[in-house]
Amino acid sequence: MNQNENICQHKLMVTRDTLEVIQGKWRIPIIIALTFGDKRFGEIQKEIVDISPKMLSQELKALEENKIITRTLYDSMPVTVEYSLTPLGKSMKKLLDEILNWGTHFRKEIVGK
Amino acid sequence: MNQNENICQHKLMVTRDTLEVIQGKWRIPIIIALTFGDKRFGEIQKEIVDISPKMLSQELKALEENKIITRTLYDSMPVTVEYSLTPLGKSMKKLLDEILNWGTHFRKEIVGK
DNA sequence: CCACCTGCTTACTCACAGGTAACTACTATA
DNA sequence: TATAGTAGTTACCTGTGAGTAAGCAGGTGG
Repeated sequence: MNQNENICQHKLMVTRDTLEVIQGKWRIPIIIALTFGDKRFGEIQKEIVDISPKMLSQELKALEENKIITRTLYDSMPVTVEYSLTPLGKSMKKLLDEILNWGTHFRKEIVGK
Repeated sequence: MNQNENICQHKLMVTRDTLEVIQGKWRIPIIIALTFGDKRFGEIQKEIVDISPKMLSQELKALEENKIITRTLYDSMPVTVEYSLTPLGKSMKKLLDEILNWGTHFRKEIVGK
């Protein structure tokens, strides 16, 4: 019982860490888009239909600060910027898969009925 | 390429479904607390230290509406109310595990350094 | 010299998530 | 009569997540 409480407290702490990184409407979608390969600003914006340049820029910065993605500037013409997942970002694959799995299950159970 | 885009669009749609259910600071913590067994209002509040009764009440209602938990009232004295996970709620176990796994990994990589 | 492309930034606005504090309803027990 | 325990509710406030619209910087093509 006391054991269980400690385990629960620990889980809640670790959960807060994860949630701080993935909170919000846009971060998970952005990460998913990048699992399909490196992408430029405009490409991500095209893929995530409803996102505004402001939100995209803001969330990309946050993800970079959390070491989930990297930003690489190429001095081609016109200048292009490529975003890609870091190893830490790639380590979210299983988590993303489970979000998708559960979302699919949820659709069948609720949205589908 | 076109194939990839369609897959990406589909993933983004399913992701939005999941995110709508688990968004916010409190829902995942509440669900985790309930994976340790059915709990009363006061017990959840004690476990999730910082949550106010207002937020707890509000989020429990939302989770009930999404069929993730059930609310059972016992006319004991004083009246007690027990919350428990539905099968749909229990089906989130793998997702929760991955949140914990990744959170632990993240701590080691970032918070730990 | 003007429009157009990429990748943003800035200003303004609003809704809502979330926090605080006090209060309610019901019952039992002292 | 009053205190305590359960499970909330209500009113009020604030910060910030997010949307809209417009502009900027640096270079290219016509």
